[in-house]
Amino acid sequence: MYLLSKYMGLAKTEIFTDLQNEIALYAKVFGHPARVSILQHLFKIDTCVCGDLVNEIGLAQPTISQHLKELKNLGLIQGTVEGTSVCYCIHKENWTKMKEVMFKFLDQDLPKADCC
Amino acid sequence: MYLLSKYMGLAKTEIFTDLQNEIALYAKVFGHPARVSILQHLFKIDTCVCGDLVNEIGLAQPTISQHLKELKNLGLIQGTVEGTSVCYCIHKENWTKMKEVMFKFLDQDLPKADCC
DNA sequence: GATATTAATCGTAATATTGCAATGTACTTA
DNA sequence: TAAGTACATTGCAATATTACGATTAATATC
Repeated sequence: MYLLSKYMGLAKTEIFTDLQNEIALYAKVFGHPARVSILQHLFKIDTCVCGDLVNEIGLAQPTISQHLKELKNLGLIQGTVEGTSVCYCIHKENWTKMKEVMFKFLDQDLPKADCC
Repeated sequence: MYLLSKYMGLAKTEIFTDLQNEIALYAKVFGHPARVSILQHLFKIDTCVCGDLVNEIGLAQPTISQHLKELKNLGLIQGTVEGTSVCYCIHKENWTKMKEVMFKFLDQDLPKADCC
């Protein structure tokens, strides 16, 4: 009968805690290898990257632009216009905040006993 | 013209490194609050959970079952049949392996300089 | 064996994500 | 001002994900 069809394909975020949704949002943005690649590159070059991300990663310019937008929306990177190009780098403060949230989630104490 | 339409909506995993794809796979499974919630519950009760996950989280039984399957497919949890119910717990060894991979990614050294 | 309980699977509907061509916008330079 | 460069946005096609009703499978209990 599908009375609740308005929800299908859409996460029911309202039944979860803010923290659970926050963790999921961060994780989701890391859930694509292109975004992982972009972030690794930003860490590797240890400064802003201006323009060469499209060459670095083998995806079309609009695709890269879209991935950058998602990272920027979450606040994990920042971009500044530099002439005709845009320079991107890790948003250090927000990255650290994200790291604390994710570490706390990933680093919980494992159960002592072998239960099953 | 969309000659490469076979790729659309599908991540082009082949152009990324194994590590990038591995990080993305782990992150993706954490990218839904229901799975975050399931894992938090497994950590919290500090032993196996047998059966009450559907009551604990407000989603239908097939939905929970599906999320559990994804966690199991990645090896992060394990389940053993116990009568008519199934008991789940964190797969400690695999969780630790995952943690190492994710920590290495999240904990990279931030650039010293404020670049942009 | 019949019935109840629990969880997995199937089928399906709806939304989300991915990717890129085409286009738009902003700035630079000739 | 015209042309070029770099990036964002739009539009759209294809696949992926989420959710749940219905059903199935397996075990337990009567």
